[in-house]
Amino acid sequence: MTNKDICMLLKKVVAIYTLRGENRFRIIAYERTIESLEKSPFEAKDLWKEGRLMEINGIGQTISAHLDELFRIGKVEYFEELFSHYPDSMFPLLEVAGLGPKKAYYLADKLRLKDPTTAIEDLLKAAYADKIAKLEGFGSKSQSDIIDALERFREGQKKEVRISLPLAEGLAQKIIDYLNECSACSEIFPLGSLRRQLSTIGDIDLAVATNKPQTVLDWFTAYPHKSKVIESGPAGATIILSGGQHVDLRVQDPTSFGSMLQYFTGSKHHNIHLREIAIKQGLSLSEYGIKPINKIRNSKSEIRNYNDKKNLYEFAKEKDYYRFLGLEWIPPELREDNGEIEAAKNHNLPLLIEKKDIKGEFHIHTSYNLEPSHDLGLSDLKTILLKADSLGYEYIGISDHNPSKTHHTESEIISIMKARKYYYEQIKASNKNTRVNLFIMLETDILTNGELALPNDAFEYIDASIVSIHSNFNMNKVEMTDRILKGLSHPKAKMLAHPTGRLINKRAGYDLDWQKIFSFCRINDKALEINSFPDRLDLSDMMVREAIKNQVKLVINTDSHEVSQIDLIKYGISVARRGWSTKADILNCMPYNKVKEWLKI
DNA sequence: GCCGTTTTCGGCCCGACTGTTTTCAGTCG
Repeated sequence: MTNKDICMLLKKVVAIYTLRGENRFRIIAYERTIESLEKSPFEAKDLWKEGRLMEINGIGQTISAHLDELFRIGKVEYFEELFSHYPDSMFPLLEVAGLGPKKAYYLADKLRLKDPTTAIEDLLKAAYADKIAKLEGFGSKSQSDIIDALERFREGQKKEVRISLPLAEGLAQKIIDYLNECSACSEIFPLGSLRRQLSTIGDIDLAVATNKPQTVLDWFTAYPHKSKVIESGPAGATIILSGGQHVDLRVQDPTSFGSMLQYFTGSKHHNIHLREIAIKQGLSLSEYGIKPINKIRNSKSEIRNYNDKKNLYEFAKEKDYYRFLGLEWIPPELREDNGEIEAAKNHNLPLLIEKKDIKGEFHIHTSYNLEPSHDLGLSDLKTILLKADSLGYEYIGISDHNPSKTHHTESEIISIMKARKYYYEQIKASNKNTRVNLFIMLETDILTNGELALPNDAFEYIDASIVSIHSNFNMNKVEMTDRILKGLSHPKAKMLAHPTGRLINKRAGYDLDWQKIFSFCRINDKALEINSFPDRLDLSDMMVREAIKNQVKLVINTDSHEVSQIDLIKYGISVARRGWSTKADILNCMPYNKVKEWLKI
């Protein structure tokens, strides 16, 4: 019973409550639990075993009792009773864009959809047979919209198509370039999850400051690479790109653009929390500005941005919007309602790490062929040193994969490692024009039994090692934790690369006993990697925050196999920022001498 | 159903857009 399973179950409860017109705050309570579970780096079942279920944001007495029953006997009687009154076939329909609980139920009921496994196909057949348009509350337009949505769903595009951050940035940039050709756009910003730098992006959100909203919207909806305009009104429009991604654009007057930035950056729960705080101050928040409730201007009326006509304080700058509420400006990466609002109020927001704080990195593969166990890099050391120099780095660590154990004897591996060290030293010595210092390292596999895939005598030829898992991912939590801790115990093993092994949208990654890992790393001076590669971004943002709470050092590496990938470090930095990292938390913000000391060289 | 630096009871965010409606319900962010 994983968090994902629980969320599926709770979503059914939400659908039924919505259908029944249940108290909306009860529904919101379930939605909050779902949101928390989806974001949580920990499995609820693990927390339950430790009696910590109620530590999850949004879980109180009632829901924790339900989950307790679920974990004990595999089902919740109360939920089962609830579900028994509704057709199973309505739930798959909820995944289709435009269908919510009421329509899904109504369609499943009226069209007598019986089998949940074929509900989508059955609904599509009914639509083509013109059966939907005849139903009360539906018409021919909604029928054809449903057909469109179902066809897209069949192509694998659910309500949520999440794409990688770099891909989303690329798509957004193309649209921004296109919008820039329209003279009515005075400012264009990517907002939403893009601005918050989430690891994966659902919709692409853009906002434009303009005095001619309709001109901008007409220009936007005429975007040549769209496949469809979903909606379009005076405040904004939504299109679907040919690849299936949704793009939302909002327009706003420049005098209120700060309010729009705040609103459209989200997250949803950050905004909800902010609005709750505002209500207590007698204020109501929206994308247009801040409105005094009961039309009474408050003592802050000396502020010049008050629009008498609209009874609204308007904000051109986002910073002023937060300040008006008595808060420091909150970096977008923190806006997840995880305590950032309280920190902004108490003036103890973390000073987040920035690109300029990075002084080097340790996980770069070169093209030097040491007949490795895994893939070789494509760029040579000289090229990499020049690149590092251009970035102003003080040092880099080269961490090729260890020589293959299956193709070499121990003594062969030792001579390979010796030759490699000599080769790198020669290259470094012949590159007098770079100031970049070199650490000769290795990415060493942790074998199934926890031993490192390098003979002990070969460690002499490296300064330090990154260790990682590249085989046998299916071990259970206890075994995998032991395996990793054993691997990390070697005195030269200083960093654990891509600690969970996850590949976004491809592989979930293995489970670890994090308390054990954290305390081992803290006590033995080992660092956990934030791998910047967009498919990995591992550790994840939430785990980064946990690691920091546990006083574990982190290191942001790129795992570059080609020189241009060194620039991907920006994505690792984003993860670190989302995990509340300051430069003090990150190993490669330390200057060369300190790093050398830390590596015990 | 949750929650507390105004509360253990009485609150709980704000708005846009669409289709099918004669004033609104459903869905979405």
